[in-house]
Amino acid sequence: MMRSQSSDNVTLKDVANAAGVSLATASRAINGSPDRQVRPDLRMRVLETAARLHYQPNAQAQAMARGWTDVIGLVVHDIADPYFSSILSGVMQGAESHGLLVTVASTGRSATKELQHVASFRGQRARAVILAGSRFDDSEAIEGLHAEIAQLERAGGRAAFLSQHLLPIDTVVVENRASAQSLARQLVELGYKRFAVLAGPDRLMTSKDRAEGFMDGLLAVGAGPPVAVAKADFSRDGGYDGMVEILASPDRPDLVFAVNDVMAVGAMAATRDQGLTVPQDVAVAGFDDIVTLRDVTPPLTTVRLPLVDLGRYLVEMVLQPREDAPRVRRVRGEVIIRESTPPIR
Amino acid sequence: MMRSQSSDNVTLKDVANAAGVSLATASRAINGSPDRQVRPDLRMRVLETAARLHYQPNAQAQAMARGWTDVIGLVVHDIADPYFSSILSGVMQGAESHGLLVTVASTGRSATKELQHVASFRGQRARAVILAGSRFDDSEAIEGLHAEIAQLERAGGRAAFLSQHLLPIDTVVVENRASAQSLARQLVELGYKRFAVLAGPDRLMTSKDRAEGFMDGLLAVGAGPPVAVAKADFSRDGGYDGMVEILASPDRPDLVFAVNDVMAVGAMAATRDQGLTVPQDVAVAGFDDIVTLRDVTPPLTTVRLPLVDLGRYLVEMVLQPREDAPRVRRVRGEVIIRESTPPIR
DNA sequence: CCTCTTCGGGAAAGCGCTTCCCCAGTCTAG
DNA sequence: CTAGACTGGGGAAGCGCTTTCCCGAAGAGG
Repeated sequence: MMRSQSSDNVTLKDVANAAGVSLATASRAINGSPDRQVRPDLRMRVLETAARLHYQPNAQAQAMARGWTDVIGLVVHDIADPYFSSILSGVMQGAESHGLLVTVASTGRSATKELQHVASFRGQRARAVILAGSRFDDSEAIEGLHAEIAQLERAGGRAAFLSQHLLPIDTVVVENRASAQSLARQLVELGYKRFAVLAGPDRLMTSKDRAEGFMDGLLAVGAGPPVAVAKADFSRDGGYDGMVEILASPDRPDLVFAVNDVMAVGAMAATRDQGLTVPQDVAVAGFDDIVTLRDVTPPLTTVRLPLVDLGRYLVEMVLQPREDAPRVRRVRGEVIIRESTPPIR
Repeated sequence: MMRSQSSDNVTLKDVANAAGVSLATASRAINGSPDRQVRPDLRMRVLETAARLHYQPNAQAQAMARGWTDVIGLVVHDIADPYFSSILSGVMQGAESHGLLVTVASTGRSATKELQHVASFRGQRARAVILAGSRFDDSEAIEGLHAEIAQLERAGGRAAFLSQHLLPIDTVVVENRASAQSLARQLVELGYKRFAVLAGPDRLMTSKDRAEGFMDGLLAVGAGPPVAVAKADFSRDGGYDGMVEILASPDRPDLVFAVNDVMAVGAMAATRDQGLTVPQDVAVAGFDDIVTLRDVTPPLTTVRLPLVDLGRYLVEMVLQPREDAPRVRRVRGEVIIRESTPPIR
């Protein structure tokens, strides 16, 4: 009818004709159908012809005929953030081992965009969609997401979440709260007394959980509440700005906990720029244990999350056949004390 | 015929029926066809029905009918490397502004896999494919890639390269050689005399160009050739190992140039672990100016590449209509001297 | 008042596959 | 030797869209 493209692309029909077999046989020879054998000599002839013509099946057409595609959709907040690129890396490893492709979409931390991307992946008939960005503390957004995912599953798709288990969907739960609590406990043991928390925006549950978990941890071991809590952007520059704010306050903490490593690095830079030293003047701790950041000086105390593995778990999970109850896999971070928080005295 | 999936998904036909119009009209109402107007009241009715039913067009079916998709394929060597995730970030920005999706594939620095991924994107009928990984110094691989891309273009697809301009294809050329040369020159001016080069594997042209450019630069200003050249993996750990090797040699350089920042950071770590200090005992310089690495201490002298912008340029380029001659856009890095290479004396 | 356009709705033809269904040819068994 | 059971090839339906083509209705022109 239309075909505006200048495409003289080779199709399965061309292969079949050139090999002197029917379309059906060519298809079966190339993909090995379950119900029917193709005589070896015919199969060979088809395969050779296909290779000779550089035949590449049209994935869209296959998807239409089969009803599903070979792509996994991944939704992240910001792919330039090493947290997400590590997860992507794991997702790609998992996908690769199943012969799948991964399509990435980023939300810029907007719940609306997240929803749009999920809808778009539904349109793409993605085999599965993985939502790796932290949930938002916004019940309306969650409701919308729930509805969208219901549609997706009705259409035969699958979904999995990372971080918070808020909907009846397969989830890899990162125990941000408990992990931050352990960190707080260990830091108190090291002798720290006056804490500040450098948090991200409240609507991001990951930030909230880490900050609150940390404070809970302080209380649990009888340490006082933080002397300061700054809220800033969930980025290096946010960490920088928040730290400037914290250092400007009259009573300076002896340790600042930033809710992620990227912010912690910003905080350390701010400290240096104010003429102070980490950890002599203020100690700093982060969260995530981002690989690229392991060589900052002083080495950062943090909570290690197996980010690449998380990506792989998510793929495995979302590729399993559905079960009655949603699966939940809990991952606890491992506290890693380094030189940015030496024992006091 | 089959439809094994339990899909009771809503299709355009459902929308048309529910709205009491024909399939054709529903299609035109939703996508606004070029040749025919739809009466406003009908359009409204269709649009409302579609929204009410949560209709999401099947992208595969649209792709089949239209002959092209809304996805851009991006091929990188290793997405966990911040070099590539920055580029991906730019590509995603560019794609987003055109309403496109991006699918990522990674090669693990294998030419064979690169070729497979391009073929796979051809099968996906990707609107365009961007090859962001450095070319390999392997004429056979290049030949294969050329053939594959010819097929891709015959099928109506488009392709663009980053880094080296080796094939008659739109390319964003990174002037690795010239930039490394400038770096060498400036370093000599700072007073350095005894250089070592920490290179990646030879078969990666990016590594080769940077290393050779640097050496050319040394010669051009009358400095002697490097006292050592180590070849190592193109990663943080590669940088570490290569540095250990360099430091073990009897005559120690006063400056080590690592062909990328990630290796440079590994090199600095190795230096520290040997009980030496940067820059007092050895100065270190890198290449790329990776954002996440800007806060290492001492701050790294490097060559800044606008990585995110490169991603955007590539998208713009590959979305332009074809021209007779392939477009080439050259990008020169900017030398940034920081404290890892202070002036000597 | 009739013919010539223009407008816009609907039927139907594909797009490139997979798989169902029919069928001829072979085997096996009675 | 013939009926029943298998094999495996090929025709054709159908996946969900877009767009061409046909057509009746409404408006313009004489």
